[in-house]
Amino acid sequence: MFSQSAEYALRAVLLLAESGQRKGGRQIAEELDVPANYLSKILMQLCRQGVLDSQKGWGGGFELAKKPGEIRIGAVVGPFEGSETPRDCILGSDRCGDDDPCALHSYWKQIKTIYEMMTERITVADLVRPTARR
Amino acid sequence: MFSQSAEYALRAVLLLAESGQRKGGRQIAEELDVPANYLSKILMQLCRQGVLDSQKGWGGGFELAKKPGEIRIGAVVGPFEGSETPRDCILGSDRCGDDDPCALHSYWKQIKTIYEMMTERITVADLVRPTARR
DNA sequence: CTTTCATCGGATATGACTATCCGTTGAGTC
DNA sequence: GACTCAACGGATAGTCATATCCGATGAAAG
Repeated sequence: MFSQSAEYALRAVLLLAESGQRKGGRQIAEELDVPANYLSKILMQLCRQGVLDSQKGWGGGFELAKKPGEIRIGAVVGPFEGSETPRDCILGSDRCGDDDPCALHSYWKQIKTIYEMMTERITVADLVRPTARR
Repeated sequence: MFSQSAEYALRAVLLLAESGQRKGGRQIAEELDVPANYLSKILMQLCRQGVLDSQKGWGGGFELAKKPGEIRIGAVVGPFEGSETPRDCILGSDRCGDDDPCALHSYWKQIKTIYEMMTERITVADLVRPTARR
């Protein structure tokens, strides 16, 4: 469901939220065991989206730009989802709609609803483990 | 969620179930408005999976290999999903499990459950419209 | 047997996503 | 100011899903 990039982004943001401090891109990649150079571009993208702040030079790195409770999951994974966001009908046709649903439509609508809950209601703060924070 | 190929496969099978008769690959592609040559390979794959039967030569084409009620949705879309099938954890890590779930885990598990219901419980017969059949 | 039709299936092209490499820039240390 | 560190960002390569083209094969019609 999430693209590889979106998954990396979410895990990186979670790591930063748990540590609560600035971390270098290379260190994040090592802790997550993901490609460093690839993750680098993802982190930069998150900076452009306003999710992260970056600091160059000695002692630099990335940190959350807002409080964890103000960062929705959708803001983290959204830039890496392209058009993978659930469509109206899983068959992508004009066959079914809310007024005249096919048998798959009801199932699909449930999935869409849960997905939207995940991306729009849940924040990074909700995902941080009690053992690490709060 | 479904790949493009899986969507084509499902729509083609639905079309065949509704018509109840053999149809040529080119005709199916035209009625669904999808690439004919691409769909051709999908239909062939469905034959190898035992979902469809094919007949070569004049008057040939594709038809369902079983009754619509005996064809689960998973059997149609499964061969085209690769590893897009929902994994245990949406983050793909060993961080969370049923015993120690993260906040996303519960949402993800719901989506997985509904998805499995769709692919394992629903059959082609359930999707055929009342207007066309039954 | 020749023609026609449609499945079969190899070869190839395209684009997006993923991934790697490396030079540049800016910031702090010495 | 020279050095070092780490974020920037362009260039490139591999992989996979998607898509197209076209010849080979098999079957029915004439």
